Amino acid sequence: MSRATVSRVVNGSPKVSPEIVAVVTAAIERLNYVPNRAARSLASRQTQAVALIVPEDITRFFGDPYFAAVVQGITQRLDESEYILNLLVASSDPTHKTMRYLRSGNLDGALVVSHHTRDKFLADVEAMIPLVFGGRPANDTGPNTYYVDVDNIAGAETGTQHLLDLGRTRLGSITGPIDMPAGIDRFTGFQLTLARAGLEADAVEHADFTALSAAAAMRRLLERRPDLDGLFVASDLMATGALAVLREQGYLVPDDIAIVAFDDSPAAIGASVPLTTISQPSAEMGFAMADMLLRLLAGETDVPHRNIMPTRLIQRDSA
Amino acid sequence: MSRATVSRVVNGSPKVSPEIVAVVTAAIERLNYVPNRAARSLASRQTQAVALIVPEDITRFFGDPYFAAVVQGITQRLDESEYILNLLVASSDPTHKTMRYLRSGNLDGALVVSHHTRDKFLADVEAMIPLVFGGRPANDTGPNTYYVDVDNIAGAETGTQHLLDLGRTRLGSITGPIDMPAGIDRFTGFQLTLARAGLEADAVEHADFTALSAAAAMRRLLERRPDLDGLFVASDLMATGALAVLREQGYLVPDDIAIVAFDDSPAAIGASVPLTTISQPSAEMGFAMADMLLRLLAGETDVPHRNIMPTRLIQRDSA
DNA sequence: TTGTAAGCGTTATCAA
DNA sequence: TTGATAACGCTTACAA
Repeated sequence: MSRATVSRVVNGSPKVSPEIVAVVTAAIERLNYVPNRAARSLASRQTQAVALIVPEDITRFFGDPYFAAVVQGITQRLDESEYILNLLVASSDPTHKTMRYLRSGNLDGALVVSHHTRDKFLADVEAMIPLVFGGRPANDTGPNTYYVDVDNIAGAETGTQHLLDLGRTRLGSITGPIDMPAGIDRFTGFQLTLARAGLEADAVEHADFTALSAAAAMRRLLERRPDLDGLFVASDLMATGALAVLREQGYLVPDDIAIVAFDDSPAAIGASVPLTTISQPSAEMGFAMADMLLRLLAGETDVPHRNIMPTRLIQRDSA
Repeated sequence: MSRATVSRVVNGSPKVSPEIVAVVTAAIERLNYVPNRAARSLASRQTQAVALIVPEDITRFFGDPYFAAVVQGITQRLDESEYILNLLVASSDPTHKTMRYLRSGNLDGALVVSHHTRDKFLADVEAMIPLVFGGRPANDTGPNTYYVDVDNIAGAETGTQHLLDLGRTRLGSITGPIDMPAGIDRFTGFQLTLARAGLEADAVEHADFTALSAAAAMRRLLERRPDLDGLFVASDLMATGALAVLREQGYLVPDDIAIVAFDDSPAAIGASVPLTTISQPSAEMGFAMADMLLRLLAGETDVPHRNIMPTRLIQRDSA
């Protein structure tokens, strides 16, 4: 039997007689044969590997339960495929090594989460291999741009409106970083809603999606506006930071200050005051990202460029 | 110029004349040449890739800041090398795909974190490629077993003793899972210390290193022993879960119940009551793991099989 | 120090 | 449907 035939069996070619398939399969089983990936990649020009690019400090990445859910969704989809996942923790100034790896033809495609406007190296990557973003990319222009996201503006509007509906009138916000679309959009939703209500959106402090930065922001906010009665925070994790400061300063939540957060991650339930929050389907988003990439890799031509998933208000105790 | 010479330059062979090196380097730069990894692996029988095997639910893995620190240390060391990291999230029953990947010669070595006694597939992996464990492996027998750990027993003894020194006499413990060495050892340290003091170690509940499981354990404990005055919890994350229940039930920490935790992760500082905890150098441990593996891959023969790092008591507010 | 040439383990093309 | 045989892009003896 020629090795060409064996190769056909291994790759499930339809044009092999059933008997031969049986014999080869048995032999493979018996010999415990596993094809060498390097040889395979070399010959087929495919690697069966995709990367998860995280242009972020790893502590921050791991620290936010939102990412845990996204990665969970990604691995879940990938588990159904033959692709494996490479973790590339690349700061905004990716190491020489990372870029080399990206261009050494070692990846069929890549997923990007938590990217900032400053991450311009991603444009180069996009030119090399299919890329799918988690969250609208900072520069949503290219014809090769694919992403999964939620309507952050609408979500923030819903959250802010909920505060208004509760009768709160002195609203503030702790935003995400203004160099990330998710940070900007949620802030925009807050502003839009306040503008519609004829209110001033000036009780605002920026943070960077960490609990620590949010705590600092909360302190600054309280100093300027000790009479706040409502707060929209751009993520659950940040809300936990804000909550800690509020308790420390004797504010009661939701009595004194009502809080609406964003994500509906485990942090929302685990918070000292269970958080009313805008839910986004994080795991499903990860799943959808991987699915989109896989379709691209399969050569499908009708893959939609964006997949905007729904958000909804989850009411708990904080507002 | 022959391609052999180019290969030598690329691989930094010492036996190439400086002028040629210069010329080739310049050409590489100009042409933006990056060697093809697959071809390289095929010829050299090396992949320059190592895996991080996580035999754990991904949510749990991401949820614990301890792992964030370990991974941070790992990537930090790997960044100095030419190796890249593959993330293999393999439950205790690894998928066929995962095992295939492991045996397809695609990895030069692997790092393992958070493993349980039930993860017997790791023995097979260890027979194939160098393996370094984060935490003493469940079956520390093989001549190929390498790991980085802290002395969990001693750490737990220090923590428990601190509670005793505070004058607390009705001590309880929320342990880690008893199918993980870290869970077992910290529990042992607690028992040993109590035995030395002539105290009964029966106010104990097992949990699984998550905040949620610890909250449940705390409830069970309080039901049985409402008069507890000291608590040793096997991780910071679990302590936050316990803290929530204690507050909910009106206990004051540390007044009513003093708590000593373990890890000294960001969760310790961020807790509603900053935690007195046993610090372990998590990031350094990750760094040491990667370093150990790299030395093994470099063919060093005198690599010590175990690297036990120090713990120390960090006093904050909870005890 | 440099070049020649033989692999490395597959897939893919082309005949048969 | 099957089998030769040529790539795939690099490393590495071995020669020169």
